[in-house]
Amino acid sequence: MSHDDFPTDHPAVVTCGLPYANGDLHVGHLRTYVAGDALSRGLRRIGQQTAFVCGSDMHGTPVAVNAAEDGVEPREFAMEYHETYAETFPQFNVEFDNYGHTDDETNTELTQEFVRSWVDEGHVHEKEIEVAWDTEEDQPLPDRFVEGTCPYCGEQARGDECDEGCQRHLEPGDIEDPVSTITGNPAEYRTREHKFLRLADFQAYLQGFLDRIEGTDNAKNQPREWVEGELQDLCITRDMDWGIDYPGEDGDAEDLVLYVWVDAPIEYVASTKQYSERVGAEEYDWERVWTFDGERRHDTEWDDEWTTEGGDIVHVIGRDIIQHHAVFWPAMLRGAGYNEPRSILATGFVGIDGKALSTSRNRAVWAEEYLDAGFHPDLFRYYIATGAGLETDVDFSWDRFAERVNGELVGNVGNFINRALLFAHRNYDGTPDADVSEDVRDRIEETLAAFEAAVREYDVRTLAELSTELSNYGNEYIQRTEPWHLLDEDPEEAAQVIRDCVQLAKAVAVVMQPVLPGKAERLWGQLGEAGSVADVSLDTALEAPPETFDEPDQLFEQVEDDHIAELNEELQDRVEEASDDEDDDADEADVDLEPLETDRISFEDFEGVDMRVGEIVTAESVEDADKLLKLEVDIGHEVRQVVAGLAELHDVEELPGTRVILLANMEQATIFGVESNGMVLAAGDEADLLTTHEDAPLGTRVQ
RNA sequence: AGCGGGAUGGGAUAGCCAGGAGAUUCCGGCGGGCUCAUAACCCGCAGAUCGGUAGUUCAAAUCUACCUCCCGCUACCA
Repeated sequence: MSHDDFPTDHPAVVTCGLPYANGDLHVGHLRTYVAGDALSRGLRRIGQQTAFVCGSDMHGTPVAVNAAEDGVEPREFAMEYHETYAETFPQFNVEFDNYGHTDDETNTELTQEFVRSWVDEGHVHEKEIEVAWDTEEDQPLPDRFVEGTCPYCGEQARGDECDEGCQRHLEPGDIEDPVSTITGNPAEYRTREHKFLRLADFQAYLQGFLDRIEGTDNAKNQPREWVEGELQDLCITRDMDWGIDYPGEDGDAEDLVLYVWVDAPIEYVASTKQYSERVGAEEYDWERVWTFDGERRHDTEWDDEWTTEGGDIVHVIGRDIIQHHAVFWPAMLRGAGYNEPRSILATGFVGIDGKALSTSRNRAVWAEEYLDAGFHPDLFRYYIATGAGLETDVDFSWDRFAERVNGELVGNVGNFINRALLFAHRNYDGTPDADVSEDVRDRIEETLAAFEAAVREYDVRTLAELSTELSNYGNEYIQRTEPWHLLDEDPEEAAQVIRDCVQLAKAVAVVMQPVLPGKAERLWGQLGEAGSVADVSLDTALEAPPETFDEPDQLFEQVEDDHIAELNEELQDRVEEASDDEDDDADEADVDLEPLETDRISFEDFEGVDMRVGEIVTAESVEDADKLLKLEVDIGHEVRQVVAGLAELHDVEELPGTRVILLANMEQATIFGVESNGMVLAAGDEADLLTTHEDAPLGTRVQ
């Protein structure tokens, strides 16, 4: 079963992953929000009724922990970031129809409705689990309040995930040797009753869901593995105050709040609902999107079948939260009788100099920083949208930013608009009286078709490039026809050419609008058009522009080299600092190092170890063994035959002549049928061979 | 180790899902043109065995298998 092409006869909603309220926004976040914003504008442009919603993610232990450190209430702490986000997004022309937060009333009510629904349908059960407890503070330690050892891989783990080792999601009670992050004391486990959502109930459903989901490959492929394996119960409650209360009755679980990943995605629904309530259900009805025309469906046959009675839900997220959106979230929706997502678009990460952003090391380009530099938001939008495909990881670079802005927006688009409109204004006071030529009309229609196709394929990159391509065509057209000559030679032809160019300019305004909304609006004004370009349909690109308009001013301004050099230098300094930090860390604690042996040995014991300087004379591989080499090592007195596990790491041809250290009185052994009389010393898994740096004669004892 | 993503002229990228002349756009190099325009614009040239090996096919950048190398997941986090 496949989805209808956009525009569909149901409303759509585009959501962006909720920003978590404990840090500033950077270019990595913005990539996701720009993509979501451009897509929602594109959908609207092709006639799809669309809401674009988001909100701040307020709950969870990191906020509680950070608030406690700052000595403020979690709500106050989170609200501050929430307000910053709400102000920052519009500055990048990211305009949500509704921007709420997870701690508001709508979300609280809706979340509790979801949970009650799961309980009613029998998807929730209670289990006693061991919960880490801080004895000094006499309080439970949920998620990030506890650190310890991962039970699966033995690496350091914190809270609900094994972040240093195997990346597994950890359930409460899994962590071994727990330590409280509040007091630093060892924590003890106590038995508590918690609520669990039985994800296994949805296994068949989720497999079907993954077959029909649209979106980026990473979002479609990565969850498959999780859903094909056994789905563990998801613990949906936590022992803490900050969060939405578990909707228990008669004292049931009354001191529990819901896990942050329960109420966070429900904010997508809540935010849509708020929008719907604000504009009225006539204008936009949230229930036609998230439910089945107002109905919650719990029928079980639904597992294999599927229905298009709901609206089209499009999630734009970062690729770190694919699991939550492609596995937990659809199960949550299904359990509550709600509609499912149509598509999940997971954006790649933004890095700097080939490395991931590091907010704590300040190796990042911040939203604030970009705005302070004084660039128009649309320039960033264009750069980040065209730099690479949606799911590819990219590097942010001021140089490339300048290249694209100057080369494509200024030189190509801006210059075409300017020369076309200036020529038109000077010679005709506006749009010349002539019909658009067939070629130009065809070219515009082609672009409009490509626009529709790009939106349907969620291809923001192509969407962004359409305006450049059309301007490029315009520049060639002007050059080819040379209207400045035609003015005298063939005035009628000149009017025709300029008429075409003005039409092209108008078409550029219409197609550039999703990615460059601010600039499109301004161009719209330059064309003498009334109203907003955001409100017109695609076909408007083919309608005649106003007869008169004023002299245009420059749509895009050149980014100055000096300015870029400055920004580069600033960024480079920070990158270097961040790298230094990392090197320090590596020196201090290389996680791969084996612990030092604490048992000391006596000097006599050491004297019993006879190590000699030797030189490899011959090396050949041992039959049937992948890793083993048979070596002959000259240690002065004699030539020893030794078997060593070097085959995978060293080239057999290059070993002869290499000076090594041989443990000469190693007990004799026969390995793969070959006698071994010693041991070649090497460091680590890479078998870094020990050698001498001066010319100690062969057979010299190492002491 | 595991998982995901990637490797395409000098640099950055598109094309791959739905195989059909080796290829898109931007920057850079070389040569020319134009002068309406933001030292912009237009035309032409040079430059790549599409990471490697094998396979499927009439046909492979594209599909399959294996391999090599890079990046992320290691603190917050899109």
